[in-house]
Amino acid sequence: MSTWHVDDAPPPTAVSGKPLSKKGERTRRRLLDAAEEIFAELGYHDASIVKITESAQVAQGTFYIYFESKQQVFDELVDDLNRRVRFAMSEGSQRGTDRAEAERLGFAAFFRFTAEHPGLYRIIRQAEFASPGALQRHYQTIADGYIGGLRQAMADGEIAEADPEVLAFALMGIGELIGMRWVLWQGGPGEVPEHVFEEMYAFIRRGLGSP
Amino acid sequence: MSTWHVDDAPPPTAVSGKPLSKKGERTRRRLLDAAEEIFAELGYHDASIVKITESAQVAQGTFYIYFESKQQVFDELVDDLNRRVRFAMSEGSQRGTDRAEAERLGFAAFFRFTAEHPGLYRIIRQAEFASPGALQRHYQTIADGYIGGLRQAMADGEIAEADPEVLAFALMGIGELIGMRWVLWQGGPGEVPEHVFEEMYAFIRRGLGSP
Amino acid sequence: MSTWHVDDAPPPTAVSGKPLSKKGERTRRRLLDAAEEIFAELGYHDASIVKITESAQVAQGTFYIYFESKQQVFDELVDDLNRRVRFAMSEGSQRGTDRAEAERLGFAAFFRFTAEHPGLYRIIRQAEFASPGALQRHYQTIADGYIGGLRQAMADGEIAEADPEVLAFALMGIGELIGMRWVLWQGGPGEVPEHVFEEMYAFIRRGLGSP
Amino acid sequence: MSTWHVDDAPPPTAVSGKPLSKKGERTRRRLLDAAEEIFAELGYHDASIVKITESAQVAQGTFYIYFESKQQVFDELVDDLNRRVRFAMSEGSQRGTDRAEAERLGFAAFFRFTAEHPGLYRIIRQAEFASPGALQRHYQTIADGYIGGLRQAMADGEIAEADPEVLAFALMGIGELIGMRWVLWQGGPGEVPEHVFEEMYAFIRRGLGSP
DNA sequence: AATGAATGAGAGTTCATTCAT
DNA sequence: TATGAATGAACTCTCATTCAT
Repeated sequence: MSTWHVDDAPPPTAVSGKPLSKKGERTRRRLLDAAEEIFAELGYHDASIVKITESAQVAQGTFYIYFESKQQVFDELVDDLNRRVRFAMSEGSQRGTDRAEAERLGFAAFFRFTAEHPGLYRIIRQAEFASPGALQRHYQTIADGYIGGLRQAMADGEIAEADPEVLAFALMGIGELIGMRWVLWQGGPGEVPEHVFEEMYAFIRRGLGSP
Repeated sequence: MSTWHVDDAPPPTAVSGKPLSKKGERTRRRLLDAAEEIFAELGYHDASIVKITESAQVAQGTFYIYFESKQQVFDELVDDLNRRVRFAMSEGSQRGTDRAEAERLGFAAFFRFTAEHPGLYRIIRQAEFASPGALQRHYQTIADGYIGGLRQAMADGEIAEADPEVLAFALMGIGELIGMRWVLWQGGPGEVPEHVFEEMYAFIRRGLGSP
Repeated sequence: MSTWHVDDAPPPTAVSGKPLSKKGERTRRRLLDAAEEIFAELGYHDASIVKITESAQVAQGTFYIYFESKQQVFDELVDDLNRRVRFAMSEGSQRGTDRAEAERLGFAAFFRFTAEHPGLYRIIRQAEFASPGALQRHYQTIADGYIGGLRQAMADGEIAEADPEVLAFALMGIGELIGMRWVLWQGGPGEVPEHVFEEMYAFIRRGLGSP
Repeated sequence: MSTWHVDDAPPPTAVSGKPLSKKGERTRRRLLDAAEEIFAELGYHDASIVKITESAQVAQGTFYIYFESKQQVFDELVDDLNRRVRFAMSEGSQRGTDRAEAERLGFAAFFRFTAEHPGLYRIIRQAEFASPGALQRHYQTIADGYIGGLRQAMADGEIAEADPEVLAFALMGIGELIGMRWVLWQGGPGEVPEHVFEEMYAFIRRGLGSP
């Protein structure tokens, strides 16, 4: 479909602003991973610093060497996840030899990502209350990626003319609920079943007016 | 599209199980309305019993005469809301003279409902963590409504053959994200703009393979 | 010396703003007394809510029904104490039959008060950091009481002409350090020894230029 | 008035007891200066080791090479300050050609010192809780300086007979509150206004019974 | 001599829930 | 039926101090 531009994450530092030693980097990483897991499992509010630090096997105070607050780790995780989703889709769609295949692979990458990281998906969905504005930012940046590709495809006559933003949000919505129904509700990691993907994809192709 | 079957809500009782007096019914209603407002505004966790009872102008203890716990009011609200959404869509689609119009009106009703009760929409989206299982139940009951109608339409040759569950979830996803983008993010109640609705609807019609 | 105007304290309420029941009033009183004792003994920072509530024999949470924060109880105590000091001095000086005697009795009242409530004295002295501005307010209101009396006395030719504010602060300083040396450092409640009071008083009388 | 005896400070060592290298001495000095500044600005409790070491531009651990604890630096600072106040007053009063002038200059020196180091003054006033006993020691050593001079003056018939300790504490109290009112409350360094000094000084002279 | 990552106890505060009245 | 005072566990966050490097 399109090549998303995915900028690099800023290098991690301590709260004090100092750069991190190898050891510090490892500890920060452990905390971030633990936070991801706990947030995904319990949700923002039921996740507690105690649980996160216990899971990371460090003392409570250690958390605050690397993160300003619970809120801030959450925001960082959402940003991170946003980058990873877009990167996955970008990577996926670049493998296609023509636009149709690229589009298909981009979608498949999105589902594979959701399937591999169901927790991240759960994190995003709670962002609305946990971090005002984060959710909107997340969807909008992904939409922007789609919009570029859709505009191209229209210009090239590959799909019918339409408001690309409406299409982009429609596509994301489809992906979101199909992912929720056939990945998350299955419990544990898994894949969207082949036939579900094909049916959904056919629906989208027809909807977009592809020949 | 289809006529959703919407069963009645069970009659309200006190926690003790006793039926309610007129006065008790009124108090319970006030609490439920207050809870809806506070949950929608602040989210499950930041909504507190104090805030709810203050808004309802009763004492804290009164809350526990009518509801078992914070959790339970929330669940009741989600159920309630689910019934109201389905009722609105059912009502809407019954007004149509043919299936195509019914379908269109059902969709419009959904958006009108979202636009008129943006807070409810926010309640649903947080249900995932606040009340495990509630979200799944919510989507599934709505999907079931769609599925019946879609099956009919396929049998009648009005739309292309496809797995109706996949289609149902795709349709809900589209509605959800379009509603979020063009109603919720606009702040305050409002309507999905005419042209957005038309573009989206055209996409869906094509996708479904309607002639 | 002069009659201080001492306004009444506002009636105590819960944090919510609601008036207190008899029981609530009692609990609030117990907490306030406990806070006074703990602050006096340990200082603002080493006093903790746990210690205060333990001393008052209530649960930690109960504290926050009656007080907004640790800071706020402290401020209330300082205000309270300020009122009580001024009231004691006002009462004392009103007993005198002529100005000289009134002045003497006012001073004596101040020392008696300090002697009876050594803890309060310790509370005031730490207010500088615990509650910015509180200390200044405290001294200034007491100074204002002195200033009125001194002005009268100058007009009546009973003491030499001088800047009454300078005199007021000088008098307070004398009272403060004499009180500290001969009451607080003695440990436990007690009285400024007779001869110390007389020597100090003679010094002040000469300083003021009383005949 | 009198010549205070001001003994030298003990030479600084590391916590381990070892004497310091030139570099070590410099680091220790930097920490001590930073501590003085931070304690003065924030008070004992809000001053943290992190802030002190940041201000001194050394690592946190470095602090504990030179000082046993937060408490101990504070004590050292109070001692230090005590020595400096007494030295300033001693220096000042030695410049006078007769006792009256010496006394006057000693006082003036005290105010100048306060005016130039308002922060130190703030440090002393919080010593009561931060370091039990330190405050008493501070006042007593200054009082001792006064007492010697006052005794002399009485013997020489220059001032009226009285308990010199009472007079000493009265004088310190006057200095303290005048300094607080006209230096500290003005914010930033400054001087006691000329006329305030004169009025206060006249009060003291009369009080002491100087001819 | 100096570093700075790590600790862990303890701080103030919130809030769902209970219960005597 | 309604009250609201009381509870206490759990929360996020701070900071003096230690110690391996």
